[in-house]
Amino acid sequence: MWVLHAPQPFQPPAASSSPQLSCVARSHTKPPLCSITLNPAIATAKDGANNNRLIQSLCKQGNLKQALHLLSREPNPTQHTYETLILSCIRHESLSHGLDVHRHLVHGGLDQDPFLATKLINMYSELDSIDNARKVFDRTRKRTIYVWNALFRALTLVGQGLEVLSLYRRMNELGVPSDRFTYTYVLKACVASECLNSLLWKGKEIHAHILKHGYEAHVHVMTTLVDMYAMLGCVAYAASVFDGMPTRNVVSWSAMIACYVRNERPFEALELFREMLNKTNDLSPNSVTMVSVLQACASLAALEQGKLIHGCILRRGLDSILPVFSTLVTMYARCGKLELGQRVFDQMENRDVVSWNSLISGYGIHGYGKKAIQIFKEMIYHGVSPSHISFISVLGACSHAGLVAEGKMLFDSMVKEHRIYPRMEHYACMVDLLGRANQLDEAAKVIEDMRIEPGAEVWGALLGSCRIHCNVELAEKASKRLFELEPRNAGNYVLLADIYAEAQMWDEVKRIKKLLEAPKLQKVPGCSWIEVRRKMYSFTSVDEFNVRSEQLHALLLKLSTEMKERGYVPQTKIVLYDLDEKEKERILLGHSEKLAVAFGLINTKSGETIRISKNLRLCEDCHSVTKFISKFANREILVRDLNRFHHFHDGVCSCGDYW
DNA sequence: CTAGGGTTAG
Repeated sequence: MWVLHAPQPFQPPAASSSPQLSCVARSHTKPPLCSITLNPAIATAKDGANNNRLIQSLCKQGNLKQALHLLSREPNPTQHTYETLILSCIRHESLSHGLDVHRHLVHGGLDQDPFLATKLINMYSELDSIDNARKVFDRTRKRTIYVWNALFRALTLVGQGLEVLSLYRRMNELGVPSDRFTYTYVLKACVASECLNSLLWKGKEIHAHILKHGYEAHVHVMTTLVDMYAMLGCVAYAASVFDGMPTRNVVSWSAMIACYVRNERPFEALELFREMLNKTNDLSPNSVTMVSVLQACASLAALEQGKLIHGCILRRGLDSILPVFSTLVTMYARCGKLELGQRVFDQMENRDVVSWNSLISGYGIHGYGKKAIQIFKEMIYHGVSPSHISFISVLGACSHAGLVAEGKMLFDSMVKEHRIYPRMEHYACMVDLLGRANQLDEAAKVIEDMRIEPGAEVWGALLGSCRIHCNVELAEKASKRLFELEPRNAGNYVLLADIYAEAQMWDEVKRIKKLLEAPKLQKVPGCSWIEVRRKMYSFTSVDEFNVRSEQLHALLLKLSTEMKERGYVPQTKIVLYDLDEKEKERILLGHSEKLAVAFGLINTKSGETIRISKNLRLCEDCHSVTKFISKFANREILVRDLNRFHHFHDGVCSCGDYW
């Protein structure tokens, strides 16, 4: 066995502004500490036991300052006294007093007590002072599992997963056995790390340790394992761990449901929820479960399902919980029922910034930019400070509505008025806003002037705008960077090919299509959903119609002929295959969205609104066809694409052909 | 003395 680097003697700093321990002030305001003049009777008390009791009771009363004063006169503070003091510092969020207590501990020689070292690490972790937590750990000679775990927890919380894993390795080499808590922390560390990928192998290794040490039936550990795989995108692994659990509780079920939602498999999320209700009698879903289930409904635009869940939430009395409320607002907005979202919002007794953000983004995706800005201002008026997500929401709303000047002003106000520094997403919003409005040079300038290294999001936004306005030159520049940053994202290649096709540069189209054949590319197939009588039906685009889609094809063909007589021109230029016009038209008719619309026309009553959601941006041909259909079939058609809602009515779309 | 799932955006 080898020894860790020798603990250095701890030197208590002399002045209160400590050079040894880094004292970083917390951003939020601390509760005021009482400063009552010390009662001389207490100050001179000689009885140690009495003093200890007094210090503890002063802490309980929240009089930390006086407690510390008394501590300096007490030669023999007990472990319990120190514990009380440390907890009190956490409660008051007072790092400077925490440092004082620490200094006293060192002075009295009690800092080597592993129990108190654990408490100190927790304290520094709570007070956002990870460096001090680490120093305590380094100087503690007798490291119980509690001491290790406390540091693991602290490091995981600040995202230093790699450090946790390297310490975990050392711990194993030293022969210190892990316990159930250790496993939960190190599993979390595989997710909470500076490096985003490649920790899966480490997680699997820990998984093996867990099985080897007989924790395969431990609910907490196994649930954490499910969650780790979920966070790393390994749905199959998560499911197999979940399936193998001998006992499960609400948390395990919720973790697995959340796993499906997070990894864009909402159907499976809803299915598992149903299974949970049917298979388990003794446990019932709670607010956390409901949030995930609502998210699944939202992502599918499954309005009827969502309403059922809403009823379920009301019956179970989970409706006063803020996150549930916010998710309900989002669910209704994303299912195309903005007015119901607004109604839920109006009923909320208290609202936090997340509730406001839900509503703002709701108006945004429906194209009501001005309204979104108005709600943003209302939020501030109500004393709620915007978060960085508020800005993503409101800037996105400006973008959908083409409110360039307003968006610029809001962007400027971020730093000036709210001290929120733009992140990648904000820059992407601005590039999108300007680019969509055909101010491509300005959009490119935003990228040039960025204070951080431009990532895929901003280049992607620029390329998307080049697609709309057919700017080959800028598109080539953007895609060059984009291909370096995300070489496996097929969507980017398709965008560029679209642009070349629009510009009739067929050789270039061919060249890009060659690149698209690379097997490693991640292609997202176009997919649309429609809910009919509480059942979801999904459609993927087809190049050839088969027996099942025959009826839909016939209807679409008939509609197409009628529409052509009234001025519809198929946008065959977006078909990237080298085929004749007739063939291209056939391919256009096979787009998943048209299939879903046709299915909706056949399977819903004549006055009923057709609601469709799809996973990609709506193509121009589908957009134009849906406009026609809304007029000639006299139907309201609501389509949610990747970015926003299109509300088709009487031949017009709410996006104003700006999307 | 410590532990597991969820809220808003794109």
